[in-house]
Amino acid sequence: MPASAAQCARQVLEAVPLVMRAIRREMRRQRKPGLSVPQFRILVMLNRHQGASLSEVAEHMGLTLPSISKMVDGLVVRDLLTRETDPGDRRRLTLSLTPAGHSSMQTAYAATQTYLAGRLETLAASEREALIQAMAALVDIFGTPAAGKTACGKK
Amino acid sequence: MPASAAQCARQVLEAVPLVMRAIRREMRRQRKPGLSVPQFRILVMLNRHQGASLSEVAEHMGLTLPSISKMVDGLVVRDLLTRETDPGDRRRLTLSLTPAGHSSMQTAYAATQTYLAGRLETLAASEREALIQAMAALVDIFGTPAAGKTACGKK
DNA sequence: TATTGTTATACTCTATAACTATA
DNA sequence: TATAGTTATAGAGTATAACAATA
Repeated sequence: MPASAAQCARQVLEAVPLVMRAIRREMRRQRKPGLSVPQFRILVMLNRHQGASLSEVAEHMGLTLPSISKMVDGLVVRDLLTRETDPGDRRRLTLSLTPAGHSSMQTAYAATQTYLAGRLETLAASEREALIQAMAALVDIFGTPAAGKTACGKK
Repeated sequence: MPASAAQCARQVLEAVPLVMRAIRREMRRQRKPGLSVPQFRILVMLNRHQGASLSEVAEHMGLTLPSISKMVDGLVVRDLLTRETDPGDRRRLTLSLTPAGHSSMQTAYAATQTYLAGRLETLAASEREALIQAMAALVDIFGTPAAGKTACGKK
């Protein structure tokens, strides 16, 4: 029994904030003010679900409506996405990437990914394998906010 | 050649923000206002380096002096740490955990670690192995802000 | 009445610029 | 002059509470 869930948790708790900080700094560092991580995530989400509503974005990101509303404001002002009323249900919004938004997202993604790849280059093949497997497992577990949200119960 | 650094980077970029969000929410969720992740990290750092100066904390966390100064303000007000002038060099501060600070840190750590362990419990043994190995590698790479900071060059 | 979003307000994190105090 | 910290200011991310509009 080599690794308990508790040990895994301790390791995750040590490593993840370090990596996150590096990602944040790298994204912010890019010219053209650059995107914050949450902004970037909104763009990525909209790229996968064109025309999503504000509620859907909030749900997907695990944030409140006012938070998303304000962030969307900023992205609309920067012409990275459009915010239109859904004709079928006038309460709902339809959010879509603009071409500029799509390109910003791609650029930010590529730059950050390149930066990370550079930092990860020293890893041995076996470590890369382990990393891929571990990240996939983490996405499985933490990628579904609706699942075991602890505080919100099972609805 | 199973996993390129680029693939690793993509996986990290997908997984890490998800996990980070979960950690943040869990820490914030704890009663007694609870600690933010940066506050928690300051307490952990001081636990390992009792009596560190503000500059040392800033260096260790990769943040600026004003940022740390303000966060320390809040922690001092909450009686989680003490801020004293170093008698040997009156410009320097000596930061130390109070008993309350130590206990807050322990509590936050235990609760978050328990939460994560619960989420990670479904992992197979091999996945846990991979996770441990991967996290250790990430700490190696991203745990030394002085190293390859990209923007700041080499010293 | 219930749902979707926005506005108002507040707090934390973070940075840069300008300052004070000590060395 | 150089170093350690603080203050002033600003902007992003986040939340809760109160509101408006639509269904």
